[in-house]
Amino acid sequence: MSVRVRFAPSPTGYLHVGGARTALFNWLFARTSRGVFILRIEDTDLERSKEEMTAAILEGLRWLGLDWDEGPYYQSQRRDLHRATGLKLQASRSAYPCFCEPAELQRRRQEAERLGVTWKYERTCLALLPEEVQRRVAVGQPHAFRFRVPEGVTSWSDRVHGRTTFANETLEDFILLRSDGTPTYHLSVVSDDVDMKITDVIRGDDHLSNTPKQILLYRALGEPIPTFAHLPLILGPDKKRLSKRHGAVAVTEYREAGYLPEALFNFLALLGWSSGDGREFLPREELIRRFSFEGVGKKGAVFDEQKLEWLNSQYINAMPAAAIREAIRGELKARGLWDASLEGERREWFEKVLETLKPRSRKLSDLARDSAIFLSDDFAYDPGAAAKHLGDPETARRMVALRDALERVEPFDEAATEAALRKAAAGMGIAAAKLIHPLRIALTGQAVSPGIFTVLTLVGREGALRRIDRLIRSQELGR
RNA sequence: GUCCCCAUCGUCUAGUCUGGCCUAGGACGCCGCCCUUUCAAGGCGGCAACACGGGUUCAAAUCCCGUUGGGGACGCCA
Repeated sequence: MSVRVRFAPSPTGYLHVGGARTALFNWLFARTSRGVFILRIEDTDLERSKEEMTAAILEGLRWLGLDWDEGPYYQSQRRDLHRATGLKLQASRSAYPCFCEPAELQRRRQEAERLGVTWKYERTCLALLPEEVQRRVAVGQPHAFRFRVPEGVTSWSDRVHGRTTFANETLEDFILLRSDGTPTYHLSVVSDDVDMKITDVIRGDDHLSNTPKQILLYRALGEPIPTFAHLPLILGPDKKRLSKRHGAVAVTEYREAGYLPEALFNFLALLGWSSGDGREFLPREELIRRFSFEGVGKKGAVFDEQKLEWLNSQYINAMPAAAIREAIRGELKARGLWDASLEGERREWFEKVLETLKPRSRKLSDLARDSAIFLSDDFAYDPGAAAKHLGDPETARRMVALRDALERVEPFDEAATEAALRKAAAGMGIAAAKLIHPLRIALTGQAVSPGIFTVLTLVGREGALRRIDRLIRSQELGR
């Protein structure tokens, strides 16, 4: 039987990393087993579901490359099916009407909580005589339908946790259909999973305690029970379930922060799963080849952004310059640094700029920021850098000498400019560093940069002279 | 409170099923060294963990029991 899995988010918020990881494992399992990955939007909570959230979730999935084979199906449009399933359960006497007032039930629940005792629905309405039930229905008394939990134990072999068992007596007769006739979560999920012929339910640990109820529903319906796999949750640094309190959780926030989808994908896969051989840099194809539930751990995993950042830097380093250019184009435009020539006559030059910036960038935003000094003369001198390397009163005079040397050097390449600078330093009887550091500030405004001779040649002779002149002027003015 | 799940470096983990090869391996981060004009990248090295207590066994990170700690779920939400 071919594998069919689903990702079933509620559109009550953006796609967060926890949901993304659940989707990712479903996707990986579908792809490794040549199965079908289905997307189902569980939008039956009209109060909280928002259409724009559905759009945001789809966008997040697409960005991560988690393409689905079927759907999106909308659970709210499948209510008739859910109700029909509920009817079946009534017919087989697995469900019974409950006339209890929600407010009254809530009161009793709260009372029990106050006393610190456990409370579960005491089956008041199950004890009702058939005639009494008929009478109440006839007079139109509102009623929900509850599932009649059978005696015994419910257990299954979880793909992650192994044999897991619940005593049915710890379960209460949960509601299947509300008094307004609408189906509840358990009924909808099981109806849909049955209808969609889902073979493997892969979801978060937080659904562990829902599983026995759902298994009971499959049994009552006489339907085959899928295999379950409950993934441990993603935790914040305080070891509690990752949430907004911990900072960025929406995948789109990571996109905005300069992360590559490939890196987040790889990172999320590694959170709770291990290939076993210690490799960490595992691109999508490699993940598909290696994924198996064998490698999934049982323990919740703390989301470590530093490791994500490291992985991101690995992906940036492996990325061709042209692809990086495309990826940061938007941000360059936003900074007013984009020019069509960057993919025209200056294309090769710009790719070289990006190549030099690559190894010292951890996020795309670093690239966009650091390429600024190559795209514009308009930058300020970092005060710390100036304090460190421009204090010497001889600086202006030395820069004049360096300027002259650079004006004449031929060709204007890394080797020749370096030789010229070293010769100029030797001529003045000073260490090359005395020229290099001020030159770096002249060219970049910073105390740190890529190799200075690389910067020099990328900025070009004309640009370099202009920037050195500017430094000399600022030095003389400061006197 | 009840039920369920979990427990190896700060973090992600390998090893646990099928006890011995574990003096517990790798990765991120951190520290140091090399390279070097700075910062990265890269290379080399260092610090750092089997929660605790019993048991089984010739032998326990590994099997069993308990304790402690952490998490999740307990809706006419999904």
